[in-house]
Amino acid sequence: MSRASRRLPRSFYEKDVLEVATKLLNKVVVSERDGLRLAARIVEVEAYRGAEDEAAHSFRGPTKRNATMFGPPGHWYVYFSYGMHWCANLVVAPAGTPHAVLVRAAEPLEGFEVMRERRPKARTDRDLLRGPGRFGSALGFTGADDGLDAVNGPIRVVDDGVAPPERPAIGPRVGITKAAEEPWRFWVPESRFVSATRRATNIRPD
DNA sequence: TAAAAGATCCCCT
DNA sequence: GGGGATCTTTTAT
Repeated sequence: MSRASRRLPRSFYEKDVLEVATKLLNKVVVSERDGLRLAARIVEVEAYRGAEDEAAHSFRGPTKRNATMFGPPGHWYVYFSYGMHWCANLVVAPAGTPHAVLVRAAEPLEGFEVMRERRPKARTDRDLLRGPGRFGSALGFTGADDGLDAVNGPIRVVDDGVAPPERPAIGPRVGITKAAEEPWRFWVPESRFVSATRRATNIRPD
């Protein structure tokens, strides 16, 4: 990244999950470990709203899997999906309020070689991180990363000066059956790195 | 103890 | 557009 970047403070994650989700758009995930530096810009997310959201893993209370969601904000909640993929969320709201934002797609910025090695099926760089399982794979997330601190840990979220879209595209979440009508998926409308194949149901009025 | 569902991806038609 | 891969977690018996 050519511009100066700064870490997001933990307070960034303490607001309403829908607001945090839209503000995470265009933020950058930076992973520095094993002597590798990877970076990717978040272009698509989904909000999961804890006890009020039947589609959230945390809806029925804490379990071994979802424990991180009940912890403090600004940490990675990583879970194993469909027997083969690792998906990564950012925990939102104070400890005890199990809200989270799933990262669904990102634009690769740094570490192309490593990402291509980890994603041999990707025909083009557009497909490296386009989808939550692909994002987890390209960035090297595994179950060992569940609970990692996204503020001070090896995989951080930073602001490199690119503002979130003024009017993010909004639509229903993907791959769920409960609360499937809630328009809690947000993406950067002009980005070609989004996984979205469905059109937006509306555009945010502010 | 068993069965079903699951915040997905990939290949085939 | 549809189905298989693959296995953990959750829910039902």
